[in-house]
Amino acid sequence: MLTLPFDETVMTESQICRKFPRDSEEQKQGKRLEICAKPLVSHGNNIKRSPEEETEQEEEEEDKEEEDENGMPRRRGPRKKKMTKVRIERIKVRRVEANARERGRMHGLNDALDNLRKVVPCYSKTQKLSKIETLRLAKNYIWALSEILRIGKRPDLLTFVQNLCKGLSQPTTNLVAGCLQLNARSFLMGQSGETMHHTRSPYASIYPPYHSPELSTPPAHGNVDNSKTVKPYNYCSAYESFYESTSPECSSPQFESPLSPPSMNYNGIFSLKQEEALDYGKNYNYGMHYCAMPSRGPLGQSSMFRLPTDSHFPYDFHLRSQSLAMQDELNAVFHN
DNA sequence: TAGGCCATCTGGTCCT
DNA sequence: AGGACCAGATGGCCTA
Repeated sequence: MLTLPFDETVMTESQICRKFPRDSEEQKQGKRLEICAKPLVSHGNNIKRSPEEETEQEEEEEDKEEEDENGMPRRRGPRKKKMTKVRIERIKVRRVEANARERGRMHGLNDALDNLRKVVPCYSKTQKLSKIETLRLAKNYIWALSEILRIGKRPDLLTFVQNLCKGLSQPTTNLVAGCLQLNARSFLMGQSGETMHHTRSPYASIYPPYHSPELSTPPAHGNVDNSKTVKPYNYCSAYESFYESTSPECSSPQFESPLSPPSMNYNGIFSLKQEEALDYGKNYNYGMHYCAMPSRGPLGQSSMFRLPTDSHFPYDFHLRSQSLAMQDELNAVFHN
């Protein structure tokens, strides 16, 4: 709906196109500006010549007038420039160009956010974290890595997850927790056989790609059967299985750790799906190579994980003998 | 249908 | 003057 005043002949630039409904995307930009500009050039009472006759030179002459719109001598304050056709055209072009620049600027910002998504835990092309969650997770991730450097040893997984998930939404918390569980499990498998490979990225040494045989087969192209790709296991069960005691975190169904945000829930309400190999390993060998994926909805909360009966899952997986090497690795990352 | 997230447009402000 | 940056407004899309 057009709400601009039609009876005002003289308008400042700031009055142009102030608020009007947006009827579509940029293709209609021109149309909108045209609609907005029409009354300014064709409904004036003070316009003595047709707009077509006006030129840039005439516009400049008008600017030199010494009387305001009421015929009174102009005394002070900024001059109000009449909106001639030339000026309107110029404004239109400037606005269109500014919109294009702004779009490009926002695209650049989004590209940077995408790059950030790739280097924080739980990167997935198919299920992107929201902008705000990406920023929060990145902040937590930086802080958690800084803590590792400061303390000089690998944290236990629970603490690490708690630190990562501070302030995150419940779905994102579940997603991150799911990612870290898988990779911690892989970490343990790597430890049991041989020492860690220090030539690898420090991120990979902390969260190496998950190579569970159960998940090693990439999903077929096309339809993905979640019932086959979901590999549930329960965080608390794993804890109890390893420590042969009841996890303090799991004593109540809705345990909330003192270190965790109020919404923190470690009962494993998430599901997992193997990402396509192409999404990983290309550029980000230090990232999360397997991600929690929803079985329903974007950040699914509908399936409960259960630990396979033969699995063991220790929270505390740090190796003191590796702390110095790990510090070197992390330093290398931060200084590259 | 409400709410979250997002892209885009827009005008204001600051800086060069 | 013009570009960068910012925040508010708006409407579309998606999901619970």
